[in-house]
Amino acid sequence: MTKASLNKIFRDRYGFVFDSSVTLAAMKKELTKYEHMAANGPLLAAGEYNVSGDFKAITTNNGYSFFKINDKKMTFSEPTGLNDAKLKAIDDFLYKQKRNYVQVDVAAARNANIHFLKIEKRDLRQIKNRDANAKEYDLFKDVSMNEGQCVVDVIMYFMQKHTNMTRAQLVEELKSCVDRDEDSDITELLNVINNDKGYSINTMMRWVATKSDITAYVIDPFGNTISYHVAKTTRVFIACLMNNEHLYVLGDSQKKYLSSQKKIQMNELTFKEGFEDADFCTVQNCLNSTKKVVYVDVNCLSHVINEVIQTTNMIPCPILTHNNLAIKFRHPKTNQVFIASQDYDIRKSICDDLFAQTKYSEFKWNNQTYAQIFDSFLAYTNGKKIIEFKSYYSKEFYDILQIYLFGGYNACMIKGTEWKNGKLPPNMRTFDRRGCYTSCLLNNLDPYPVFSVHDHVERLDADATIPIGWAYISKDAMLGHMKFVLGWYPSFFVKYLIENGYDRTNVTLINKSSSVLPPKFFKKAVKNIQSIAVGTGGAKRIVNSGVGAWGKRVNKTGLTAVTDSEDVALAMLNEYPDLTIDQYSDLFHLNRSKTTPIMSGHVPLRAHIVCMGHILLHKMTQEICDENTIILGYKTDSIQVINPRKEWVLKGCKPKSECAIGEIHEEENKNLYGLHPDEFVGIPYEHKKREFTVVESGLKSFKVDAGAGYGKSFLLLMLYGEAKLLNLKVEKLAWTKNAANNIGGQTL
DNA sequence: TAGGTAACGAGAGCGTAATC
DNA sequence: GATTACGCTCTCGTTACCTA
Repeated sequence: MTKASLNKIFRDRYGFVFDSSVTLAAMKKELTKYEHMAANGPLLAAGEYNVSGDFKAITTNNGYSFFKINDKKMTFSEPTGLNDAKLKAIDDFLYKQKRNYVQVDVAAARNANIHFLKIEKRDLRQIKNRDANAKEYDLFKDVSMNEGQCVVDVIMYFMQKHTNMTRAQLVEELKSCVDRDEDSDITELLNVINNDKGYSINTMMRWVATKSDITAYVIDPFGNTISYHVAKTTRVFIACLMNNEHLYVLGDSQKKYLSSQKKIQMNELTFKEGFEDADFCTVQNCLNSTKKVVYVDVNCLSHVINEVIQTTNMIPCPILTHNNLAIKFRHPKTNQVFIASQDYDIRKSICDDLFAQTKYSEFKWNNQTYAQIFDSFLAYTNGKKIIEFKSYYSKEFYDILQIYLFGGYNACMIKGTEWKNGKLPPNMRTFDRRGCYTSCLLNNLDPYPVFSVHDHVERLDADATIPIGWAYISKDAMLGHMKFVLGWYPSFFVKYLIENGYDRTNVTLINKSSSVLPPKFFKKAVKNIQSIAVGTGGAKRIVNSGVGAWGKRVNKTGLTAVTDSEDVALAMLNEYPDLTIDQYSDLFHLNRSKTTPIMSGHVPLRAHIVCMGHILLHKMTQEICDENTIILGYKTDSIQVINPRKEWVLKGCKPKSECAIGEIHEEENKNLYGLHPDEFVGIPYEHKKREFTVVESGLKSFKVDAGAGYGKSFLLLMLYGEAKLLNLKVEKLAWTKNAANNIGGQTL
């Protein structure tokens, strides 16, 4: 087809011709597009359009369109200029196109909470934690001597202690136990036919059943029983762990627990802190250490574990985790226990100093975290009771804490990115407040609210005084140039907003605290921290971490098992609904983490301090800025400006080292980041509660995360209906019967 | 001109570093 | 310890260029 013939077609059908500079390929492409339009209605111009809900349509300039279905509705809001008829045409077109391009292979619901899983190859997460009450777990012995014959090897390992059975005898007996009709293990059958000696767990268990005095347990990588047989009188106890298409032998210490609990005891074998044969290493040299216990200056041992697997070809099992961090494991060859312990040497020297000065037992070195040292200071100053004086939250208030997070006030007052990424105005000045959290704790005059489960959200009358607790502001508030989006804030902060012009009638709800903690408790403890030497920067680390820890809302604990077998990984996925899999090169890391909400704690302390920080920042703005000042940004406790107030410049600033806690000084380090306050968006309380998020989306699979009652089942039904409407083949599947029943589907 | 490949760029995800 | 922003890296899709 030549240019001339194409131009003829265009002139005849569409009333125009192309310029000679347009290539033949481009003309063909255009023809395809126009033919497509003639057959299917108008095509969108290249670009991306937002439609209602999460539905997204993307057209490319080669005439193809791709779609993501997240919502049933498909009304366009962009681009402008489309009239109803065009919208209707596009709408119809989308429906048609979706039939052509959308493929929903299998919508697999993994459990009752509707959790679409997408397993991707990605590196292990770097994880954090320094809470390390060291625990030890048994090493699983590898007794394999012959390739592919671990069943025989394991049985012989246990039998040799009690009987004179020969290997040849055992193999003969095992061979007779192979189920040739039903056994699905074809490899095993072939092995037997070829007179090889590889046998499956099933065969082993059938063999055990023929004996009157042998008890056998086989456990999975997480230590739970896969298969077991208990003899009437046990003379031989076979216990082994299956992983990597291989069997590992369990030690005697695990057997007793295994027979009573149907699982092995992974967390109970502890040893005392302060173990003499211990070493502290960096992550680079930890594997060279010869000590029995190795503390590693790293928050997560994942990389060490991978190094161990690479060098030894053995996999430690299991690996203890906390907050999804691999914190402890035992070296499979050397038996050394590795414990993640960041800043070990710094914390140790602080504790040693403190114990020498105070003789207070809580300061005795026990691998404490900074946060624990802070708590010890509180106990040292006020008695232990203050640590136990906790808030207990109602479910409602716990939700508020989860939804309305508190962080320092960060904002870039200039829209766009011109002054970000290292490019800064040359005359920008940064003023910072030294030791912000510390000064807040020292200077606070408002009592800290302490909640009980009986404190619920109540309506607040327009003329009532605001009691101590947390209040809800139903419209955004401004403090000078700082914008605070609608949400829940401590009462003292809301009062400050009102004093600075916020409309009191917008404060509509209150969660009143039933008791309070006097400010002096923390003031005294912080003074103590300052007066007792804790090394360079020690006080700051202790106070900041301590305040952070008082904001803790969930506990996360878990286990990680590593396997090189995809079959084992999938089997475990089937077995444990809460399992996530990370693939690291050819290894599968199976993570089981359990998040437990902490319904008691001290969260209001942290939020209180953060809000005090907001007020200090507002006061700092008033102090430093006048009508000539241009505010560039805010950063928790600092402000970036051009042309600060003249008298402030004349007065000058003391260097940071000479400043007292809470004093303002000029900061050398300058940077600028954050959103413009106009871009801060708050979501009303009533709406936020009902929101759910689509975490991963794509044509083939995606994952929906949301709490109970957030509408996951509804979404699934919508999707199902949508797919049916499009004549797609779709099944609702789940791993377990209960889960399948919940969604009206079938088991896999 | 067709087919293949390198280069490029946008976007997303994740890890790191920094704040207190 | 909680939170945030930045930037690196990977992926995917498009474009530019080279060769037969």
